[in-house]
Amino acid sequence: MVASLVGDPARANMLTALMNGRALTASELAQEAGITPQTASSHLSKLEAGGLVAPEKQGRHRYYRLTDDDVAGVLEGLAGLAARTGHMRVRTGPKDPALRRARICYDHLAGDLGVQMLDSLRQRQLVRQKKQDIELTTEGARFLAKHLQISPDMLSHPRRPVCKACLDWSERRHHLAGMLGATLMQRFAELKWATRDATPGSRVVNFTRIGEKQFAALFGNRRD
Amino acid sequence: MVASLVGDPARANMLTALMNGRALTASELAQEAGITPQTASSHLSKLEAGGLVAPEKQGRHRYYRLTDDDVAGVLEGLAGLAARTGHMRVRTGPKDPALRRARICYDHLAGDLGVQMLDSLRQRQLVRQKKQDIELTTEGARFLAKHLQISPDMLSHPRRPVCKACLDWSERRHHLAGMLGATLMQRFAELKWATRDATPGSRVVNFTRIGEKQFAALFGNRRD
DNA sequence: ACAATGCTTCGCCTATCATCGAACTATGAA
DNA sequence: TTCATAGTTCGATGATAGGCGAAGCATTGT
Repeated sequence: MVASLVGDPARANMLTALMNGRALTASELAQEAGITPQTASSHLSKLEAGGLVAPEKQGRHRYYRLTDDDVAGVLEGLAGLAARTGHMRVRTGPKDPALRRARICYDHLAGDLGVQMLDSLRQRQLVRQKKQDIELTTEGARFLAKHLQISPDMLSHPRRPVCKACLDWSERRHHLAGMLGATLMQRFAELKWATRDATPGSRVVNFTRIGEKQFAALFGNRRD
Repeated sequence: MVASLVGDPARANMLTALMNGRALTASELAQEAGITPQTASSHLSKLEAGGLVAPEKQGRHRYYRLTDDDVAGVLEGLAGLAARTGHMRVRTGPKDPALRRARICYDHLAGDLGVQMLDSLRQRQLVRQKKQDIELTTEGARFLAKHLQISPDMLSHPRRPVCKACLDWSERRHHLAGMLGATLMQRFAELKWATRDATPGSRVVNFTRIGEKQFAALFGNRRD
């Protein structure tokens, strides 16, 4: 039965991550779902057998996308039903509060603080939504140079976009990825505002007391 | 998550039974799903909490219906996805082959033979589909009188329709219910073609060798 | 060739949840 | 009242399947 495929929290997270239409690799989906690659592999083969996702081999990656719009439509419908009873959000993500608050997503900041940062950038018009993509405004560039010593040439990369929205696993909203996301995270580390957790493999990001304050000053929630 | 609610086979059977738009009681749904009332109760309260079904109290019955067309639509969508991969039919029904072949559904014949009978009646124009309902044709009445000594007045009842399609649990297709369905089953018993299984509470119907032959002669699959 | 990365397969463990028996409540009928 | 039926709640059980560690391909890069 198809519904049971969607019913599993881990698979639901994967499918949610694919709802934007882009294809993601198996490991990316594993990260989104907060599970190990082995488990993800198992889930993905089930989803594939159920016709919900379609794989596309490319080098040593396997990109998965939703098979077609029908699938996306049904998922939307399910989300709609879930939304109106407030019966979504089964709290499947990381139990660890620290992981929910701040963690590494590839090379950029994710979790509560990551989402908060993108919110702030958007709200202050430092970035602008352009269709599917996000781009840095001139004011945004000024802001980065002034407060974080980040120059535009540090953000140029042959293949990677400066900004990219990345669906946040625990928050289910977007945080900032792309070259800028990575550069910001790197700068936070350099400024000793935050460091990745010592335990190997951990994705938790620990903010120092000072770092947290500085971060809040730049990207804090403003209630204007 | 809503999908996990639909994902469970028993609940899926219940929802399938409700897809025709009519409301069914808790025990009817239990029968459709092939589970005990206790289990059904548990499932129904979950479905209700998830906003998929809405209860309606009436006397000492609780009638359940799909909350609205949105729910039905999503279920249709899921069925559609399932259909195209041939990934439905998880075969959850009764393990017992006898139960799959012939059993009592309330007071009429269900299972493989029940579905086969309705198929035959339809194919030979002895009954006619009229919107949601089924009605006996004049030829049908003749047929019943001639071969089974069933007269039209035996089928008239203040509240109960003569014919009714009942979704078959194991076959997932319709078999014949209503006054005619009940009368036929009763006649089969009188003619010693079939008897309900001796074990109390069992829904299995055992056909005698002769009964099976006669039944096949009247309602057998014809390959014309 | 070798190593590194992405992904899969295998096997075991564990938690979840469907299921049922038994007992209880509620409504209706005699 | 007493009985019968419809439905629920509770507790115990058991099977399903999600999860991860370890090891195994497969592809790319050096």
